[in-house]
Amino acid sequence: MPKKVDPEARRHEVAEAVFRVTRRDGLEHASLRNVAAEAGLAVGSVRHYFEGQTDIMIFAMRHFVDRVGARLLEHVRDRPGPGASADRHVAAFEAALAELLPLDAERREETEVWLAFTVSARTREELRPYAERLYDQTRELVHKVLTAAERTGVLRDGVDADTETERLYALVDGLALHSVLQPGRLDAEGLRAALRRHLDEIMPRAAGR
Amino acid sequence: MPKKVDPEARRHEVAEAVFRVTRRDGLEHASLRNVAAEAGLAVGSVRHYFEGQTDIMIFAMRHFVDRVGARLLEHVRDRPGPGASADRHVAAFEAALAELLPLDAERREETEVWLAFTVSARTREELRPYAERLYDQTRELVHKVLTAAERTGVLRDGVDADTETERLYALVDGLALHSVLQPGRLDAEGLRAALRRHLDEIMPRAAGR
DNA sequence: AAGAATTTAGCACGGTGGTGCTACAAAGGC
DNA sequence: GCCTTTGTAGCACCACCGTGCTAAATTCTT
Repeated sequence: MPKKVDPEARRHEVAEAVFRVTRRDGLEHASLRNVAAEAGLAVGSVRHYFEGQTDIMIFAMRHFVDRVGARLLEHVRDRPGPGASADRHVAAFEAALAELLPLDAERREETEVWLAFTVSARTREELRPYAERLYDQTRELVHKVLTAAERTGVLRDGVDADTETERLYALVDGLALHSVLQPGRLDAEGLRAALRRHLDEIMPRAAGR
Repeated sequence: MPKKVDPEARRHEVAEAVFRVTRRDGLEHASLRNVAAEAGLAVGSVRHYFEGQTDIMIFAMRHFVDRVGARLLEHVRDRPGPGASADRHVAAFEAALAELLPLDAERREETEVWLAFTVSARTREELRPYAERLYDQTRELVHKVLTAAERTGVLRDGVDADTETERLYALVDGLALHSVLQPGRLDAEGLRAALRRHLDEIMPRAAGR
């Protein structure tokens, strides 16, 4: 039995091809034929690893959600020790949230894919479970940051972590949305400034203004 | 010459059909055939009023942008007189911004269409000019609200209208995005709460907490 | 070497899409 | 009454899509 290829690796390659086509031409062009061409494979080959086109989409989105989720977990782990200064803690929180913004090429591409898939999931029920998982896990990160801030004592008095979660989460996704849809009007600097402004508001720093 | 029908009115009807199909099945299903069926017309009839399918999309999006723009202008007009109390001014600002949120069925439908079209415009250059106009005119509204707040003196000290524009705009669009994509997790009350919380922060009220 | 499982490749069908083109009905001007 | 303009309708063509199916190449096991 020729096990030259790792089936799961092949599927990942196909998923990556789906992402490239989606970024370049939109999700509606991610047909079996276009994806196969993008991956440098024959249509029949691609079909060997998937049940059908819908299966490809589901796999691609699940792969995406897993990947993003894993990356977010990483950045939650490495935070400063309990003895660190308040400003240092705030900086770590800012870094964790910045992970959700398209500040570099990689995360910009990721954001483009995220947008295409989550929006498509509104009218494609087979994708909705994954869109919901992505929503929940991202919200969870934001919530974790805010509760950690609360626990660390850097959250301003009268500011409640639970209440703030949706506001901060919406802000971050709104910034990501604007940056991806209007790259000429909102660059990385603008993103950083808006996020920093928001954090300055709810987590006042000593050194800051 | 039988001028039974007003051609522009017919085009508007077709555009409305495009919106309904888009909301229900997604923009990718807004084909000539589907749209004609949705409008209760024959394909040939629809084609009589448009150059082609692309023309339909362009017209629909332009129509949408114009309509939203007109509605926003209305709500900018009716603000309290210069003698009104500060809290009354803030309430008017909040009402203007609430116009951008999917708080009722009509604006929810509008938001769904907005999302489908603006996202699609990222990879469809013929739609991009209208997406940019929509972005600009909405941003303009947010900016107007903030400068008016600054002029009225209700903006907190140290808060700059220009700097705040992108943050508030992103927050509003982020809320709209979340509410439309995850209707089960963010309802109208949540939207209102987040917006109010933000305004409380940058435009502190006397009566409020 | 032989056989079997895996992988790659492609044909052909039915369905849907946009569009060029034609045919016909309706209605006002001469 | 006739003709021209405007609206309605539909056929036919080609392109693209997903998919059932078949066939061939590849490579490990025995």
